[in-house]
Amino acid sequence: MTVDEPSADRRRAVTEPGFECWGVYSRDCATRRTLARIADKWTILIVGRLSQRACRFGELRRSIEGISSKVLTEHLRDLEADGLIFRTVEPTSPPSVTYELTDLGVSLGRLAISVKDWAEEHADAIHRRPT
Amino acid sequence: MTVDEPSADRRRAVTEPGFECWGVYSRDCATRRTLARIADKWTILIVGRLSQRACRFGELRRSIEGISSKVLTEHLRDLEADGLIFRTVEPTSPPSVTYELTDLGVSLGRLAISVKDWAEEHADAIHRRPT
DNA sequence: CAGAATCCCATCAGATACTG
DNA sequence: CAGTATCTGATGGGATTCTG
Repeated sequence: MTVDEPSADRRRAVTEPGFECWGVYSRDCATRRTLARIADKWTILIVGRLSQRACRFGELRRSIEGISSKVLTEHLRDLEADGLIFRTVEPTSPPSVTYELTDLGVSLGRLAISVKDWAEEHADAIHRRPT
Repeated sequence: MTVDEPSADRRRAVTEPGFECWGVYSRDCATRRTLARIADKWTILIVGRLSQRACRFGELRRSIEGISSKVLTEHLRDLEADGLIFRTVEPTSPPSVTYELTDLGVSLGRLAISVKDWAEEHADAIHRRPT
């Protein structure tokens, strides 16, 4: 909210009158990239899990059916770089690594749960032709 | 909510104890597919726009910077097939086509706005290394 | 256990051209 | 205006193998 306040001239970049232009609807705005990052199936699932409780890598992987180590690792790295989660390494043998949401992550977690809930509540209403 | 109620045995498909198994976390559950559909950048942007007001094709395309006719068309077709939007054709010349949210779409629209808002409010907090 | 490293392919999506 | 058609390059993501 105290973000990157849209300056008057950025608002004027303009596409359609009546629609704001700063923000996710602007092609090169940082907010568009942020949107692309969070509007992602795996991100929603991972953050949703972590908003239930902190998890270890293996727990996370097994609890999200169908995700591969590779994809999970990539997303965890991105989420970490974005300050949404943090990693704690227990230097035992074998090593134990725990992932946990940051405050920002908790905030996203609430959203992730909303998305998850919507999908589960409305999946039946969505009939897809069998391709 | 009256969806595809998780039967007792489906709950037991089990991955990690303590986590429910029916739903988006299950690999082949319909809810997972629904999640994948709505956890999509373009879908969020399109439904977000349409939740402001009904739009014509060209309006939509111009108001969502960077989307191509092809991608827009594909997403609109999918959203229509899923019962989230409906298409109205004015048989004028040149033709005028209007897209509008269904009730289900309006429901998704609220979610889309939440996602959009989150991205715009927190984009500054997300520092990405310049790749 | 928690990854890193490869290989490889299917799908997504951008650009371009054409049409009723 | 509202698309369709085609081509192609990027890349997301699965499978497999290996390691500290």
